[in-house]
Amino acid sequence: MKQPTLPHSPASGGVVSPEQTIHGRGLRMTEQRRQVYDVLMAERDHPTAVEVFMRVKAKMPSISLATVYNCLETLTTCGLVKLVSHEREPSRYCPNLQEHAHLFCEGCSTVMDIPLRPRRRAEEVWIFPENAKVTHQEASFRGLCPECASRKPITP
Amino acid sequence: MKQPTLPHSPASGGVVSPEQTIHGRGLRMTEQRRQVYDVLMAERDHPTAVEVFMRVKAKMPSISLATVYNCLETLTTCGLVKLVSHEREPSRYCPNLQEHAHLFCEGCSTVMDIPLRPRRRAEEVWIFPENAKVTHQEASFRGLCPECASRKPITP
DNA sequence: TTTTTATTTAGAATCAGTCTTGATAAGTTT
DNA sequence: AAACTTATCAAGACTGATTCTAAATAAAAA
Repeated sequence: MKQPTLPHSPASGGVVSPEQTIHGRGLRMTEQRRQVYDVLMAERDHPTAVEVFMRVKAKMPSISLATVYNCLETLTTCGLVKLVSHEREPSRYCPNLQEHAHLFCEGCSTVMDIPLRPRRRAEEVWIFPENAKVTHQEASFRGLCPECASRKPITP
Repeated sequence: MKQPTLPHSPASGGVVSPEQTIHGRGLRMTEQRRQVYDVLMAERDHPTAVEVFMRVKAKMPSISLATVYNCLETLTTCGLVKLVSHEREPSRYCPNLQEHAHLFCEGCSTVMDIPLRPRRRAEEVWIFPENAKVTHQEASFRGLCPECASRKPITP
């Protein structure tokens, strides 16, 4: 019944601020990291590093792309955001810390979260060899989001 | 109960040769494509394009890396091999056409196939939005393969 | 055989991401 | 607060996987 305690989950005994999480690693919540974090929390979508860069640059014109990459890396290793990769496309970043999968829509190129059913585990679907130790998992689906699926019927 | 008919599955009514599959698309089974295909079927592991290149080059020294990329692309779109991607690592290619996931071992960097439990469906575990149309799914796990997991206990 | 179409090759180009280096800035210690 | 230590940033160079381009070759079709 053990569940990894998420930085912001109620189960962790109250709200843990991103500052606390970052400080816990001996790092600082700098202005740049704060902006990158805020931008992700504000939209709750799945932007690429360049998209994050553009959004942050609007508020902080001096920031560099390299810094955005650094901030995203820091936030990811602190567990404050999730890295989402799909085939050869640029990585995306996701503020949803719940366990979930992603649907990559071939129609509009958006990424949507696919939540896990309550008390189901992704591992139920596969047969793992005895002793294998799984530390991370990622499930992704390609197809059409509801809007594109209903729009799609290619009217000839 | 509909299952996509795999090129080599018994369900497709007998063995379908890779030649037939390729011809079906108006393409040719060239010497290069044959070598790339054979190399994948021979080892049944998960080589990168460069690894395939090296293996093929041993038998056909004139082949170029670009051609290997082209052949792998052709074989992949014909459904004769599967493309496997994991985070930012180079793509790998997999000759196993059964539906399955992959475990990327952090100990020895190998990739192992994780078979699906019989008659398990993704929908049992995740909540898909109404109308979303899923055409592909891919799951990947990171962790330790059985050998590395039992060897690992870091003896200090 | 001529024409068309597919394929290969080598190398240039692309693109996401990483690394390097020299400034800045924040904390710490004295 | 001055001196020191460490973290962070920015700009640009660099890397590495992959894709593109253009010319050469080969196979199929006419």
